[in-house]
Amino acid sequence: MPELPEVETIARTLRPALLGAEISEAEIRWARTIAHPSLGEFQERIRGQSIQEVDRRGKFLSVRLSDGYLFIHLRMSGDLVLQEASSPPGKHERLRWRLRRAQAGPAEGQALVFSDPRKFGRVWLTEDPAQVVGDLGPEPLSEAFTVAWLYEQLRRHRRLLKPLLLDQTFLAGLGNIYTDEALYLARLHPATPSHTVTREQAERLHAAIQTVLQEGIRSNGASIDWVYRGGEFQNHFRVYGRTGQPCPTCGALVVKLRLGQRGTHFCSTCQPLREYAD
DNA sequence: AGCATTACCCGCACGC
DNA sequence: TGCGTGCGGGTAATGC
Repeated sequence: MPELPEVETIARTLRPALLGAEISEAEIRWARTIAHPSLGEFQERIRGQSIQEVDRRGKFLSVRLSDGYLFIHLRMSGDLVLQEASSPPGKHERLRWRLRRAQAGPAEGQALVFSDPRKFGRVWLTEDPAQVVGDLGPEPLSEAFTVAWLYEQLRRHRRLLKPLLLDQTFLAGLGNIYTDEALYLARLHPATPSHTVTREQAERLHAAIQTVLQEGIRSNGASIDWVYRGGEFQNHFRVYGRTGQPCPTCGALVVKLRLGQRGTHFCSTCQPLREYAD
């Protein structure tokens, strides 16, 4: 369920309990969860490492360890929660890290549990972050993401806006929900060819991307389908998942089409394919 | 050659 | 019961 705001929320929630804790053991229940290195090496190398930092890069949760980095990608249905180390494994539990502290602290007797019904989520352990996140585009909430950069990049590519914004090597962190929401706020049709975007449109898109991501973070992310994690941004969707319901701006019905294999929601009145000067 | 696009795939749960 | 759908992205094939 995680896009940038959801992963950000998870990182913020877990950070206090994880910082300073030591990973005493990794218990792997679904082997393919480990993307790198091999199973045995993963278990061997993570044992005894302490957690120095809990952060996010794009949709990856990044955990800096005393020796290396742990990257976790939740893909479609993954979730991370702290549980009692002695708790029985849930139906979809894939990986469990037992935690330990030198002195009694928030993580005492706890375990970090990765559950994932669809088994798409993956975990990496590496000394070189670039090996995992090296190809990601800029962070949309960082200073590197400027109107000038976005405008230039949109003009240089020749792709439809929606698939381009979903491309993590273009920009890191946007997923299907926030892309639809951002294009709506920017009043841009999802199938607009990127190189036809004007400077003014790029300005709107830049602002819209930052707005929807900040809204999502402020709402602690979105909880949709059968995965509920406390976020409530799903109650503020303007177009995503609102096919056939009125557009909040003009009242026309939200329509849905398929773009780049993804369901795409928008208002054909507010987001015309071409913008006519009048 | 080098992009970009498309199709397909991967487990599972859910709604209709 | 069966079928379509999906908060993601990797790969392979195809198109420009």
